[in-house]
Amino acid sequence: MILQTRAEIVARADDLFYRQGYERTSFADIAAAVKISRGNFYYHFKTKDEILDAVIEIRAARTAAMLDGWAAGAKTPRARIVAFIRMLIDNRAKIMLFGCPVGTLCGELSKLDHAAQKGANKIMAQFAEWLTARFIEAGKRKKAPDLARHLLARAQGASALANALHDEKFIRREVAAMEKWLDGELDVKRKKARG
Amino acid sequence: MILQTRAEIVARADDLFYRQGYERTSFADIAAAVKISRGNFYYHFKTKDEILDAVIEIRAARTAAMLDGWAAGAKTPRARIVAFIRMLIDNRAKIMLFGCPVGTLCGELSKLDHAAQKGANKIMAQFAEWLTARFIEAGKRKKAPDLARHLLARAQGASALANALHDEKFIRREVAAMEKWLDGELDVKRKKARG
DNA sequence: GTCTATACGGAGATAGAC
DNA sequence: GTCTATCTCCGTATAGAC
Repeated sequence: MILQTRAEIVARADDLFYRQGYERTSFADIAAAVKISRGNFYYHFKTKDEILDAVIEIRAARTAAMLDGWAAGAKTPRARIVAFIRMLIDNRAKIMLFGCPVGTLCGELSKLDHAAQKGANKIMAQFAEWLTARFIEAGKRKKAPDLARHLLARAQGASALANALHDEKFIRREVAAMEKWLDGELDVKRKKARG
Repeated sequence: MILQTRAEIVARADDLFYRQGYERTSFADIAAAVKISRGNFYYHFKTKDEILDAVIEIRAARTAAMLDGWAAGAKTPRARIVAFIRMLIDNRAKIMLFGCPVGTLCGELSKLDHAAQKGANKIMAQFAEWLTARFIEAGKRKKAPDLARHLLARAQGASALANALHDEKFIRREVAAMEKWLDGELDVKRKKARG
């Protein structure tokens, strides 16, 4: 079936682009992962750039779904933002090996000066906009965009450094520091921890 | 002269690796920049990896010199750390186009699973160790390594996001926030600004 | 839809003239 | 030391059989 194979190609390419980078990943790599011939490839995608576009599209959709899930699954603005922060802990193993999927793709496409750069940066913006909405919910209307981008940068920095230093405890410390910062910004009185 | 050509190759490769990434930069690119033939190349370096090693070596030396300069040029621990933070402003144009030279190289080599990864990560560690020493100078012996890595992560995050969002004002806000954080950690009483 | 075979360019790398 | 010529491999991409 065409849709299954196409979806399989995108899924495998998505994974390989994350682990190896876009430039490094060849058609042969993807074909081997999907277990189809290189030739068959071109029935589904005319160029490598088209695969990248499809990967970015699916990543954007997955990101939107994840953000919706966090918004629906937590009851307070603070808890929703904490869900974002804790993503670093949930994904710590992969982050230490390959960095943040969003950040590293943006970085690579920036160097390649690739046409898909815009699409990748848009995923980064999805997070910024979602966080902005959460800070507005929390009553920080005026500072919301700045708070959102600040927190996003902290998460990016923690990912980058955890990847370079291979230090899991560092991720945990940064997550704790982000939550402490969050409580300060949201005027939350806390003694120990708070969900 | 051999040393001049070799040094020229390393300098051009250094620049191209920063702008385009290591993988993307070909011998032809470097040869064109140096204005020598591709063949001549192999008199100076046997493989592309050797050039990368040389580039990392020169970057490490340049970093050490820069850090020494900051340590010598500023009189207080705080002023030295501020010199580190302000590097983001000094290099903001390039950072917005190509990201942080250290962070992006570490990220790329991590994905390539390249042998030179260690060397690149060592440059990141140079910053961490230098900052640690400065926080110890400032009397924060116990927390120094954590404070150093936290600040380094903030700088990495600011670079990554400035690159993705192409927002110069964001860099300035992050730098101001880092300096405010620094004063809080060093127990500095401040009204406005302080060198 | 999927395959094999193949074209074609560009990559890293080598040989040998000057 | 620097050059030109060339090798080989691997990348993307195409043609056409099944």
